[in-house]
Amino acid sequence: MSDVLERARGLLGRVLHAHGTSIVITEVEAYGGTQDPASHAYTRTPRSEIMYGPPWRLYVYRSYGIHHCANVVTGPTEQAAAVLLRAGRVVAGLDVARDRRPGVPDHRLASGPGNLARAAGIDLDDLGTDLLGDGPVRLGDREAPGSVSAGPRVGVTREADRPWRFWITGDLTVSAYRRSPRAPSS
DNA sequence: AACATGATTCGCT
DNA sequence: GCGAATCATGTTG
Repeated sequence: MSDVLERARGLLGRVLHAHGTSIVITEVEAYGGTQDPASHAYTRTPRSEIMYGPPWRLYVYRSYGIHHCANVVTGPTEQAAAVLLRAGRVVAGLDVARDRRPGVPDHRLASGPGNLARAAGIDLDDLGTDLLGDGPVRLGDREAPGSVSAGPRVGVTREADRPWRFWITGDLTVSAYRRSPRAPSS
């Protein structure tokens, strides 16, 4: 189970190539699947089915009816662990990303999970994509980040205190922490 | 078939 | 800092 934490940290600094953009991942959150009450995969449903399969595939879900969020399934198979991509820095395809998010300053283009998916052009059509293949969404090289910080996950009500959110210390693109109003007071 | 609930964002105070 | 928007998904009757 702690495997997903290593995978989460290992995704920081890695490049995501998606639909004409390249984004360096700067902030992630780990979800422990069947072992984690906060995970969508805690209960197996049609929506979460993809996470029970092989790792390195893309799990995309709709949030609040409007936004899309992108996750990397980390496995092992049947454990359904995944890592939510929360923020990144657009390093290529800036013009494309700007078109997708008009009026937003560059360092905010992919700040926040819904915004990252938007800037990357990721939606439900990309569900299940093999991120190690050479499709329209794939993972590329990694440049090890200098310093990594950890803290509680944003917006979750259950297990709200697990420090399973990781980000590159001091990076401008990292989104703000906000505890769920429904989470029990820490 | 109806109800409750978000792994969020944006705008206003 | 706070609250509304908005609808697919999961849960309950």
